[in-house]
Amino acid sequence: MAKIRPMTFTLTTPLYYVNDRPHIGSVYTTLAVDTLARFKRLRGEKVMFITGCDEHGQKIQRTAELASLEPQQHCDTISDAYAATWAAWGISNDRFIRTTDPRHKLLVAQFFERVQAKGDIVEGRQQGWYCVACEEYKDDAASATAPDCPIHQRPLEWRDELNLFFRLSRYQAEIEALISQADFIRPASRRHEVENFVQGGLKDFSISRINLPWGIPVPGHGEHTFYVWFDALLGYITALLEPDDPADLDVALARGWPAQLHVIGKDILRFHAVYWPAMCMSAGIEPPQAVFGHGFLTREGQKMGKSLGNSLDPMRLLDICGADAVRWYLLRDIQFGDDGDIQQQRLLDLVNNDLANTIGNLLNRTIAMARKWFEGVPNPLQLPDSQHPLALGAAAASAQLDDHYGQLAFQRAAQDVLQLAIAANGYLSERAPWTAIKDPAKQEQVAEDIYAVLETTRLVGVLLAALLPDLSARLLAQLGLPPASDWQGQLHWGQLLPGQPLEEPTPILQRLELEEPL
RNA sequence: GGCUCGGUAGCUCAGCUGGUUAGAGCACGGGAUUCAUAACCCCGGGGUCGGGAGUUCAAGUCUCCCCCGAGCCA
Repeated sequence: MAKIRPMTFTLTTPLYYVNDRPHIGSVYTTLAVDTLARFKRLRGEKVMFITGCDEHGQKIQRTAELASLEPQQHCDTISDAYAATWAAWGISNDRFIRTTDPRHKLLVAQFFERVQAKGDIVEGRQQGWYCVACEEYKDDAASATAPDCPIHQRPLEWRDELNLFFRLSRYQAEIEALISQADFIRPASRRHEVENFVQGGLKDFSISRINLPWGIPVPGHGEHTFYVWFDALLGYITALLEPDDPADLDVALARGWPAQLHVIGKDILRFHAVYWPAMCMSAGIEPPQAVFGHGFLTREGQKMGKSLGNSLDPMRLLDICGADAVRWYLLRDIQFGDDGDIQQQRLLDLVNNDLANTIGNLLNRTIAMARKWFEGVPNPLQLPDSQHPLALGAAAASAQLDDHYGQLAFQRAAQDVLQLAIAANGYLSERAPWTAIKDPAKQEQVAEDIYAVLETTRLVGVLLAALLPDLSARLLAQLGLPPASDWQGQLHWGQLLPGQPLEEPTPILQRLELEEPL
C-alpha cells in the first residue's frame, strides 16, 4: 500500500527537560537527529527538524526554589544553555521550541478543549506515592510507610488529590493497532516492551495537578495546572508554527504534522508511543508516524552521573575533540538503538584511524600526487567512466548508505563511506602510481588512476556530508568545491574538472592526542 | 515473581529462516612500500561461539534446564 508522502519531513529530538544543563546523552540524541535531518535535506526533502526544551513541572519549580530563582529565570538559563550547546555543535535544527512559549500555552488550551469535547476528560481522585523527580506516580502499595523511588533513591511523597484524568483506556484497541505496525516503534526489540505494557490494559492517567503554580492553567478548572507530560509533547506541534503565525492549532498542524519520526531515549518510549498518540487521536489529530527509542551511553563501563562524578561535559568534549570526531565516534561505533559505552582510547583509535589516516590521508596523498605530476586534477585523454571499479564502488556505497540511513543505522552508513575510502587507498597501492610515473609510457595510465582516486575522494566527501558536515566541507574545499548540498546532482561520477588546479593540501583532521582523561 | 533481550577472538560487536576450515573493526606481531598526517597496502597469531543435556546426517544458529548481565512489568 503506497503511503502518501507529506510535503514536510518533520523529525524531532525530545524536548529536553530543563532540570539541568545539557549532558552527553542529549548531545548524542541530537547529533543523530541532526545527521538524519541533513541526510534528508541532501536527498532533496523538505525537512522540519525540531528540538527544544520542556520547562514545566514541580521538579523545575523546586530546582528553581533551591537556587533561589524564579522558575522562569531558571528555565531561561538552562534553555539558553541548550540553545548555545546546539549552536556550538553546529546542529541544524529548524526550530527550538520552549514549552513556556506564550503560543504554546494557547495551543495546549485548544488541544485540551478538543479532548474535553470528545468526552475524554473526567475528574478523579489520584492517591498514591509520587516521585517528583520522575514526575510520576509509582505502583507502591498504599500501605507502604516510606518507600523510595527505585530510580532516584529518594523518598516518595504521598499524594491524595482531585485530578483531571485523560481517558486513555478508551484507546486500547486503537493503540494496539498502531503499535502493531512494524515500523511504528523501533528498534523492534523495544516494541515488545511497549506491546506488553499495552496488553496489560491501559489505564486513564491524570493530566492535571493542583497546588502547582509552575504549569499551564487548565481552562475552566481554576486551580488545576497541566501535568508536564500532557503539555510537553504538544511542543512538537507548537514548534511547527512560523514566527508570524497566530497561535492556532490548525495552522500549526498544517505546517508539517504528523511528525514522521520522534527520536527519543528508551526511557520515555511509553509516553511517545502510547500516551501521546492516544492524546492525538482524542483531539482528532493524526498520531506521529514513528518513534525510535535509542539506548543509553555509559562511560568506560560505568553509568555516568553526578554521584560518580564521571559525567562527560559536552562543551569540554567539543573543545578538546571537535564536533567531527565526536560525531564520528558516537555514530560510527555505537549501533543506534543499543546502549553504548564511551571509551576514550577507542575514540582516539577510531577517529585517528578512520578520519585522519584513512580518509584524511587519502585526500592528502592524492592531491599531493596530482599536484606533483599534473599540477592539479589530471586531464587524461580518456577519463575513467562510470564502469571504473571505484565508480562502481562509489555507486554501491551510495545505495547502501541510503538504505542504512532509512533504518537509522548510522553505524553502517558510516562504514559504507569508510569502505569506499579504504577501496581508494587499496586501489592506489595496487596501481602504485609512484612507480608507474617513472616510466614515460605510463603517464596516461597514471593520469587516469589519479583522476579516479581524486574523484572517489570527492564522493567520499559528499557522502560524508550528513555525518560530518564540517569535515566534509573541508575535504571538498581542498578539491576546490563548495560544501555538498544536493546529492541528486553531486553523487554522479565524473564531476571533477580535468585540469583544475589544486591548492597545497592541509590535513583535514589532526590526529587526536590526549594526555589526560576527558 | 512474570516476561523480554543479551552472554561469539584482549576490547566492541556481525553472524538472516541450522550446512564448506566461525567473521569484521580496534589492539597486537610480521612483511612490503615511499605518493602521503611515521600515514597507506598485505599477511598472521588468537575463540571448546556462558555451562549442561537433547533433536538432527549436520547447531553460535532449534528445544529444555542452569549460571551471569541488562531491561520492562508486577
